[in-house]
Amino acid sequence: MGKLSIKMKHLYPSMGKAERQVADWVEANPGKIISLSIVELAEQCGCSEATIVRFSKRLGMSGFQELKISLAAEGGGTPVSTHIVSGDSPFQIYEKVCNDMFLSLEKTKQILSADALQKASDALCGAGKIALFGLGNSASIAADGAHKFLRAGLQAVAYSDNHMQVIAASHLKKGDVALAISHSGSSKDIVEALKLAKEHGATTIAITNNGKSPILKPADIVLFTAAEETEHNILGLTSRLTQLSIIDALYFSIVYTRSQEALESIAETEKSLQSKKY
Amino acid sequence: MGKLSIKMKHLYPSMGKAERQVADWVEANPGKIISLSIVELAEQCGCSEATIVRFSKRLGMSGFQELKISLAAEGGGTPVSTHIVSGDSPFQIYEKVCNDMFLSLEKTKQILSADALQKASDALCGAGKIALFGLGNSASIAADGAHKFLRAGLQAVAYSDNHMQVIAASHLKKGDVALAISHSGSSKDIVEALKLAKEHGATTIAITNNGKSPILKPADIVLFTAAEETEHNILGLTSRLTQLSIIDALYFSIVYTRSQEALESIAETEKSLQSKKY
DNA sequence: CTGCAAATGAAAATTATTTTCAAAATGGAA
DNA sequence: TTCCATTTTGAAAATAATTTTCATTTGCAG
Repeated sequence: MGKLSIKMKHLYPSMGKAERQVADWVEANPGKIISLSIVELAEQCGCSEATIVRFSKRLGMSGFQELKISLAAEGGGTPVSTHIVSGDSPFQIYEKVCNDMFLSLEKTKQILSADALQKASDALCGAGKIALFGLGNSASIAADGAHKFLRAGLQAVAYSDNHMQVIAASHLKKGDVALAISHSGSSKDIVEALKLAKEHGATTIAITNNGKSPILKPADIVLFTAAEETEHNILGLTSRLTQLSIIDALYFSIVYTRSQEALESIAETEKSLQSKKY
Repeated sequence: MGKLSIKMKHLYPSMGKAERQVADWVEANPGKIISLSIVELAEQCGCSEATIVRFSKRLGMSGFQELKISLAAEGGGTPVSTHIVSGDSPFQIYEKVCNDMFLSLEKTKQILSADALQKASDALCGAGKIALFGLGNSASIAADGAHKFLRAGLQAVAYSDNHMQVIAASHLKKGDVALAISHSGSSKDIVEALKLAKEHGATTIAITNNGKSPILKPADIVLFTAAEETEHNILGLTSRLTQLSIIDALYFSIVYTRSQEALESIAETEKSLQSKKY
């Protein structure tokens, strides 16, 4: 409920009959107003256009135009549809799939902790060995992450076999990093592997969508995704997408951090060489 | 980083000089536009009102009015940046990675043929066997597609080995479908496999980013992606993302077309995975 | 250079919004 | 109730904003 709704309620007693009709309609049809002209709205409310203008001015606006803008800015915006219905054309489905992706990324951006991301990046940059764990849908993300980190010059390996995960985890030690990816955060094997990694002294990072899952306990750093939980997200589409977006960001963070380090290292070397010169 | 900024960036190359001036001004003065009339904006941009209207329509709005409302709904609109620079925090990098994804998806939506998508969906729904071909980066997408189509109750197998691809292709027959995924569209082995599949009577589908590539010839149906070609797209991030979005849309098309059967199949699979969780 | 197609701006046409003003409703006092 | 003052309202005029049309310009391939 925006500021305008509150104002409307507050000023309701001071309105006349016609203006109240407007207030009622606006309250009953949130967001709909922004796509109507003053004439259409007047018709909807059963009053004259002049009344609409007066109503707008009562709310502190300069006119109807400004009211519409204000309402739109408050979030009465056009809702993006992600709901696929029987009868949608493949292209319509494509659009909705995209919308789903948009929303998930946007939402993830909202809840992702900048601090956790920074910590994860730091841990990875300074890591000895990096082990990535993922099963099922998340296995490909783990593999993708390993591939990228490797390219960035880190020692990263992905394990998508639960036996291998346990073995790899038990061989980690202080200074190493274990990165587990699990949408639900409750995949038994993954939680087990991360726990083991932590016990052996590795820094543990989890990428998960679930704020209340067993994986949070053994994780030093948690990166939350916010995949849209629509009825048709069973296969974890958006979940994978958001996981991927985080992996990518980490990859670039690593690349840019390390290049920075490399530059400093070069400068350092130069400086220490200065003393050797006249 | 609203959708409109992204769209604006995407459509910028297709604009004329005057329209670009509008785009530039809007980008440079985020949020300011909503308090201006079309006449004032035209003056600011040094163009005619007609150009403003054309600009609005290019962005998919019905006119200037709607553009203002949409911009207001987006909350002013910070300009989109995808250019990662040294010194960006991991979170800033994350935002830029997301923007890159947004842009690629938006662009793909623009160029993807609704007709081709429909045809592809139809072919897959009525297919006997489905063979998916991908190499390198695209291999994982092919595997993903096979996984989904399988879940939807279709007989799909992915081949990421060029020998196996040829063998599989030669075993296809009329009524079967071969789906090749290749960003460049010029991977010899993939083109060969698709050609072979076509020769054996299968319906052939290609997903590619390249409008002038050898893969177009043996393909009955072509689905174009439009991955952003930014300086940091070396690993084919966005290419994979857009391919994935198409696969997803196809998957849902199939699911909804064959709804009853497929939904049951999904439920069955889910049930059998439950035992793997806490 | 020439002709064509795309892009543009001026002005006309349309539409939306605001103001004005007279009529209708409201409400208190005789 | 009836009257008058006040408020509220809608019709229509006035204004402003937006959209469309169309002639002109621009850019470009042949």
